[in-house]
Amino acid sequence: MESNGFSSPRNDSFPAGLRVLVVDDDPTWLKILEKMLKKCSYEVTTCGLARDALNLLRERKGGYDIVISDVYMPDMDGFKLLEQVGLEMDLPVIMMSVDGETSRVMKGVQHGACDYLLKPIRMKELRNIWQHVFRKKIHEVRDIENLEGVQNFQMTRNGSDQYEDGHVLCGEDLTSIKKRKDIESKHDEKDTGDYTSTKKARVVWSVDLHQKFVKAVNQIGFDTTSLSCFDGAMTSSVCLAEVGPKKILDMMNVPWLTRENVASHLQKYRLYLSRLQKENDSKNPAGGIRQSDSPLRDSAGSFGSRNSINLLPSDVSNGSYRFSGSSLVVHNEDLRSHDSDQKRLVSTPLAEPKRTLTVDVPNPCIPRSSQMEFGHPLAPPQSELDFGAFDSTFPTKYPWCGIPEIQPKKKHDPLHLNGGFSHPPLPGQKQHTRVHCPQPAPAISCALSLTERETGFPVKVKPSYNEYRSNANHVSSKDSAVDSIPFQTKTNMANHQPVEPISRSTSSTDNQGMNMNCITELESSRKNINLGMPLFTTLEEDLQVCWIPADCYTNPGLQNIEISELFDRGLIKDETVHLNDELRFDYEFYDPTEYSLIDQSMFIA
DNA sequence: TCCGTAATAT
DNA sequence: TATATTACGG
Repeated sequence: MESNGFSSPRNDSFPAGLRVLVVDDDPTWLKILEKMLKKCSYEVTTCGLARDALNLLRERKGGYDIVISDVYMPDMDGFKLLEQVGLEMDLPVIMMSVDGETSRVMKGVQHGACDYLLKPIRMKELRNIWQHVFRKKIHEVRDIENLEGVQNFQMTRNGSDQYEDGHVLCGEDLTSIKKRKDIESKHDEKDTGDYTSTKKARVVWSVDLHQKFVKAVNQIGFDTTSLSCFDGAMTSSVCLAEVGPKKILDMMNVPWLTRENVASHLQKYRLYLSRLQKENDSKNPAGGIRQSDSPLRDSAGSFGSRNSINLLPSDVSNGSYRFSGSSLVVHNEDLRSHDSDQKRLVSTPLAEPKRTLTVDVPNPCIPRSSQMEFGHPLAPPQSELDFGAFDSTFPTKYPWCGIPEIQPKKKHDPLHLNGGFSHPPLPGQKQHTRVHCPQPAPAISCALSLTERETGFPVKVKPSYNEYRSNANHVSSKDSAVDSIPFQTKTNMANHQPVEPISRSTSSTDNQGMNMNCITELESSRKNINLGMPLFTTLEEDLQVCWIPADCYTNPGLQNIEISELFDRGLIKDETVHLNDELRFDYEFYDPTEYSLIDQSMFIA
């Protein structure tokens, strides 16, 4: 059974041949154990000193399947050995002792012992130790599928699995692992209904990926047509007509992406475009199209900058808008929880276009003043969000709520909420910019739409900044602290259920439901509110594939937590800003004059 | 047979 | 809902 990872030639008779390292300072026990273990057909190595054992293990990495160690040894505490083994080779370790005191046993378990045997040890206990090995292997495989335990796996399995392109396991590596798992766990697939291994990883179209996509589309469009794309929808459709999934795929040069993936996204994209165009036609029959002057270079990677978000009824019912951040998240569908709410995988939240906006309209469900919220899907702990800068007062300096060129080079003012928020990064300095604390900005129109000149995607005008301001201010300015909270954490109002604490946050349940109503209110009041996120064009390094462990699906995380609440509770602190180095943006990327926006509505549709 | 897309499934 | 998969016509 190669798939179990045993290198013994007698794999087929597993667990015979299990390679056991026994560590005990008492030679008598060593002898006894050796005999007993051999009777079990295990391959036994004995060692009287913990240090020797450790050396042996180090020298012969992969040479043992399991370690049985006494707790009390003169040269080294058994727990210490246990710890070392856990750190260095991740082998299952069984502790043994005459001392059955609960605290001792507990200590062993806490240190990672997979079992704690009381001396005298009986045959049947030894006979079953292979289970620990087997279990561990299974977990390792699962970890791999979660893209979590990849490294452990490599350590224990001769390191043949490689990452590709800096990404974690994709393409063939994944499938080969899956195959392996198929082979070794086919039986329990039937038992548990867990047929996950055959499912394909799902591509989440992150901003970056989408930008690549758009870039490819544009490129192809330019290549195949000499038309300028500056004139809106018409041209864009021309461009699109020229491109197909295959071409886009080639152009994107994302190795693990399939034509189907692209085709699927293209479908969505086209739908989006046509929707945009429709809206454009109906609302601006005279051709009230406004173009951004943002430089071409930035728009290459992003497309529309339609800033206004229309909360559609369906959106409202959902209450949460998912958005993929700049990292691509591929998740294994199989690993999803059965809970439908948790199916939404989440990606990494660099910026999240999908957000809910709650404004303080006369609505009993709103305890406080206006609150801006970004709906956020669950996000894996390792990819804590970046906050989309956001300000309920809609300062014009934010690219997504205004025409970028209006505020050239203007930096954001720091937010000093709770004294813990980010400070304005210095230009050129790498800093996280997840929080913005804009000052009230001059009222300007947020009527921006698409900025993709070269893409020629439909441009849409949605002036709403003033509208929003006039509406929101009168109801919400009373609580400036909340009012000006500019960013979000993972909030997801979709699920009206208690939130499990995750990482740095705690749950909150007391404001359940209010957001939806607010949104509904908002919608019903027909306020077009422009929200936006600064998006950055081609940050290739941000495009990552990461696997969301199954746990993440089942952990609602920060969803349902309102930002204001987090503030109130002091839950958001400085550290929030440093959660994920990999995902941070350099401040300079926010320069509205240099980077265009991405169309959030693409992700809402 | 391949490609792109509509329809459908998950 | 978003994406994957399938079906189907060119």
